[in-house]
Amino acid sequence: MGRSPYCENAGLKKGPWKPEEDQKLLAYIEEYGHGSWRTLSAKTGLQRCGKSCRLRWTNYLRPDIKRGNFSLQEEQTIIKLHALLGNRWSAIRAHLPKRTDNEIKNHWNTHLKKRLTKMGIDPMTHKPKSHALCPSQLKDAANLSHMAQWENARLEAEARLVRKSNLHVSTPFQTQLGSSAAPARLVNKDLAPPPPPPPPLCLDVLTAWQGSFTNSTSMPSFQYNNGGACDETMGMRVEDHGFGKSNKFSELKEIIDAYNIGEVWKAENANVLLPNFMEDLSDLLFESSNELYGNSNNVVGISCYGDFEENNKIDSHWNNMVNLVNCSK
DNA sequence: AAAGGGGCCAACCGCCTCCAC
DNA sequence: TGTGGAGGCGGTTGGCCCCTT
Repeated sequence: MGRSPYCENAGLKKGPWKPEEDQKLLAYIEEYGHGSWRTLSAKTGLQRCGKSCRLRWTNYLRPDIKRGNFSLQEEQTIIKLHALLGNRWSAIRAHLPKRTDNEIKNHWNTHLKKRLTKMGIDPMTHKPKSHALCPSQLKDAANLSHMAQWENARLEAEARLVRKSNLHVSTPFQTQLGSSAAPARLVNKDLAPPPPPPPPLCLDVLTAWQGSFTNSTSMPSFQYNNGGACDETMGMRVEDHGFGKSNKFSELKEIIDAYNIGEVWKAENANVLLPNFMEDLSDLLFESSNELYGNSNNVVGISCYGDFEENNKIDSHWNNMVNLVNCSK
């Protein structure tokens, strides 16, 4: 297939946006939302291609963007997630909802990568460059590998959920970026106003890492929680967003039992089993939410919880590393 | 004061996936 | 089932700004 050039009409403008162009784009999106970016660029009278308009909106004009310096916590999050996910900026962005992937990528390339290098840490592997790994580091590496598998499975499941949902609607100033890493096709301004944006699905690898690990082979265990109260046990809990009222609850228990998820985590073929598990789980959650609330994807979620005090000990490798990096600023 | 160099970041490029037809 | 359009994503670039000499 022949590639279409970025801006196929030679007459289209490139380069930095002028304030009046921003105003035109903003005014249009405030009134109509954004549907087809190509159509939008034509309707606004902007001599810009649709792709350029989309980029300007998502990276700069969106009102929910946090600009300026990255906080310590944000930097720690980026470093940890980069260790888990690599250069998957959109996935990392999902954990820093007010930042754009471009901004995170720039910050990594211009600041964090150099800081790690200075510290003698390979920014790609997140391991010390000149030292053999000690046993505890090997354990951490094993954890990271499993967590990465889990996060990949989670992202795929999220994407599947969004794809299956027909909730492809946005209002002005509402985009897909804040709620999920999954793609979303937008928009029809003539439809009724959509419900508030869904809370992010949170089978959250970062929170799990911070809050739920006790040793190198323990995967946070799933709990069937039918009522909502959170006990002191470490693990993950399928949140009751009405799930307990659904007759799908017994099916959920069956799925979790069938996969014996606590053991799957340790299995050699976890990379195969986990995505299958997530697929079955997301299918069930999707069906359940439809059953209870009609066609909507904002009512189911998976959350994690744990004994944070105890688990703070676990994180020592990463915390030490991050602290070192911060001290070297 | 001017020139050179490096850092930063907004924007672009090209590849990929998804989806409608 | 194949094709093409549209949007998403990650890598790269180019120009502005600041610092140093």
